[in-house]
Amino acid sequence: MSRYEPREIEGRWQRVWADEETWQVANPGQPGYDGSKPKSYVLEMLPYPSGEPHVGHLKCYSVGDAIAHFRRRNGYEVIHPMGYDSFGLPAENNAIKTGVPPLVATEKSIDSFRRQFTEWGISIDWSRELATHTPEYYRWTQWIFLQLFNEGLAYRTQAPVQWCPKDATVLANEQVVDGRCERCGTEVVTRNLRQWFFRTTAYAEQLLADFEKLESWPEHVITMQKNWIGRSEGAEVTFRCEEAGLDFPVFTTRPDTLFGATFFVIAPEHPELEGLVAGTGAEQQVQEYVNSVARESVQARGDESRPKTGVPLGRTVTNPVNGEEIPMFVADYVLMDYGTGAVMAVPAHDERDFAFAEAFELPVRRVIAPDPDAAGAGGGAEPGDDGEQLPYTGDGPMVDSGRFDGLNNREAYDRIVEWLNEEGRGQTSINYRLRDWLVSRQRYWGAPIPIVHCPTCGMVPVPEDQLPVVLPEVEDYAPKGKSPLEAATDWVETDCPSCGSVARRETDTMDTFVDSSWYFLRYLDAGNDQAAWSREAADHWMPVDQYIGGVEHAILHLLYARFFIKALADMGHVGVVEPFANLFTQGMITRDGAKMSKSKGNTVSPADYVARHGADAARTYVCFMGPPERGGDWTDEGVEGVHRFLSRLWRVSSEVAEADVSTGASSTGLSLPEGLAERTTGEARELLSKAHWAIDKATRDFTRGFQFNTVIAAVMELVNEIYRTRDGLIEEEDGRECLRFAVATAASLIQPFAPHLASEVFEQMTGERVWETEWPVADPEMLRSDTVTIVVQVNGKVRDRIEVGEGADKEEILALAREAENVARHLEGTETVKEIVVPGKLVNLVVRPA
RNA sequence: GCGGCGGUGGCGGAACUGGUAUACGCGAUGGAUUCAAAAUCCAUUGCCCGCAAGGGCAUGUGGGUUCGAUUCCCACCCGCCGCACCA
Repeated sequence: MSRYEPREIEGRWQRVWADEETWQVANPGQPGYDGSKPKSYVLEMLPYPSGEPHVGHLKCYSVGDAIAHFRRRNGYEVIHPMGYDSFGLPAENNAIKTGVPPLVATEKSIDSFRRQFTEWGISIDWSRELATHTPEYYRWTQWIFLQLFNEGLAYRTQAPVQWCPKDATVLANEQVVDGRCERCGTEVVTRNLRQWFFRTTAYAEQLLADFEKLESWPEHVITMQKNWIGRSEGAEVTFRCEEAGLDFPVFTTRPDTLFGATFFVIAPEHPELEGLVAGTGAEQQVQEYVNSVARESVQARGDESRPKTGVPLGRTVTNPVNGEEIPMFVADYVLMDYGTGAVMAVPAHDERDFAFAEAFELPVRRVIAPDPDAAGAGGGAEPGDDGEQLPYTGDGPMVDSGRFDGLNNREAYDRIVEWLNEEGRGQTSINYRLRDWLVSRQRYWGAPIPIVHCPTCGMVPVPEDQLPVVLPEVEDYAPKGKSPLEAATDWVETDCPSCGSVARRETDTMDTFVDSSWYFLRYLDAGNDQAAWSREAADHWMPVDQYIGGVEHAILHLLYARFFIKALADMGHVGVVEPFANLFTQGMITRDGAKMSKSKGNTVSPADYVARHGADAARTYVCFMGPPERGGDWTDEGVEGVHRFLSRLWRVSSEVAEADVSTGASSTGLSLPEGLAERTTGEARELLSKAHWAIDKATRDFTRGFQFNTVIAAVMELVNEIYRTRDGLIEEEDGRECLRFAVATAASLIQPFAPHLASEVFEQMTGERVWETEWPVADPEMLRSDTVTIVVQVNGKVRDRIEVGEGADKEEILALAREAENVARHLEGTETVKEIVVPGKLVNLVVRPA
């Protein structure tokens, strides 16, 4: 008998699937469209093609493919496409280092990714393949930009932005992690520049509200997004500076503490700052402070543990609730890009204001007394040590607050807001941490922003029929603080689409997250050269029924894609408001407990393992390591173990096939000859039972949160049972039929993970194509067994086991239990207090000494 | 500091609604096969006592509820991830 040769088997089936375009599906109205089945859109996150795929990709696509296969075999018309997120900085940085143009390196990587995905046997509809760097794709990225521009959702403005000195480009807030550039780790600085933004804040409320509409997303991803959007309810209150004649609105979540405001702070970037200090004598000191803050890294400024700094402005504002004049300061703990860039400071009830007041020796006025109901616990204060309890952020009765004294602060909150409203000095207000999405980049390898700057007409969108604005070729990709596209003079100089006079193209390119915010729509109508997609195609396939990817995209990508779909829905281009109905986030694979990285030299190349043990083993292994949503540590022994299991299945299949040939028996599909199931006994019956048990277990665990590790374990158990019974069964015909059924069942159940081997074995056993068969259904008759084992406990400790007939009643079970040898011993000299019988499971006799 | 997730054999992990803790895999040990090895097959494998029958102890720690707790409740310890001057 020959050996299990995965490479041979895998190549053969991959050719069949490619030649027959097995995984291709048609849109409504196209030839081959099957309207009788419900649709299912299974999608893994778009890979960024760089070098070769790594194990993270292997896991993601193995998990996604298993789901796709399972859905197909459960009667769904599954769309399962693939593409590449092929614009982006790494290819460009590589070009600067090596001189290889981004286009060349990118297309080489794409070829490698495509080849490996094929070698892994992922069931992809290749007719829908896309790459975001191609003009055929980014034409429509630009088209969407223009739709947003026309709606006022894309705009250009001067703003303080986060600048990465190394990459020489601006970054979105989301791309700054701990004050450092997410990509290169360089400390980020702030600069004031004209940049393009998408108005994500316009959808803040809907982005929050529509979590309701999702079917199943991991709770922690929703929490992370909620925190990111950061909705807070409060009030906007206006403080007036009479001397300067300026009004300063502030946002506060604690209007109940208004009477406790003892000073007022504005951000160093506040636009009114200069005018405010003019003529106070503090100008120079303020200017120096503002400059020193500007030099600080974003990282340092965000450190809440460092001492509070600031400068008094020599001005006061009037507290609208009590007419008090309170001093103004500039301090960097107030941020310009949250709220209004100014705060009323209530040191008695806010930790930051308290710290500042201590540093500057400012008065602290308590306006909420400790909660009398919470005496002793936390906020409660002993009489006399009031002062030590500050700052106090809990609830309690109002004090020192005029006519609100005595009210509970929660109630005072509403009353004060009401009063502000009547007086026209404030109103309720909702604030978000979420800011607009900065999309322009001063880099080369991205989609050009389709705008022309005309001296007479201003910003003019490129007409849709002139799209795409093709990315020109340049010699030098190195960033110089402005886009490398500036060098393409022939391209930059153009005619104004509106008046025809000489104009300049916008030279910034788009953030690559723009490309990946809509690709799932392009798949639905990938060949369309008249539109980005047809509304019919989108209506048919959307939303994505199952989205799969890493948690690292929990905020950025998912939030942007959600924003896009909402904007597109409002413009009538799609009919859904959420792109991904169900989200599954896979855990990270480590090696020796550490994150894989080239610098550590602990990377695992999937290609090596595919060459050595086959794609089926590699795929099955990543699904077997543990629950897929959790991480796992890659071990060579683990892959070998799975390879061994697949070999065992293959070997026993060959044995059964050969035994059949020698007796001239024929295949009968995944079913048994008439009456065979009923007449089998002994090992044959046990084997059939095990097969049905495996079907039942695999089906349940598959549907219960994709617990692939236990699905695979169930098939392993079935294969072990086949080996246990095979010697006794293979010699006679009924036994062989049972073996054939069990082997074919194992192949059928392992197919979502090891599709090549499964196809080979299933064909050997039944002559049929496993991917064309329905997912098996367990026969409840075969799950039952005539006798059950019942555990007998005495005082909660297992003392023996008994075999009883399936229908045995309580009395019968108890009688047998008491007779069991070891139980009887423990019952000696006792009297029974209580008898607990759980049918089919256990008996517990509660006794005490007589 | 706030929020989330997790702690089970030598290791990765199982245990559905409270009912046989340790499925499955790895590793280890022994045996069969072989001239030999690899591969394969079979058996054993939580810890402790015992020749055995059997007994005791074990799911991070300490309590509680229950006939019975890995599972439910309370308090604590440890690890990982996210957020963090957001007014």
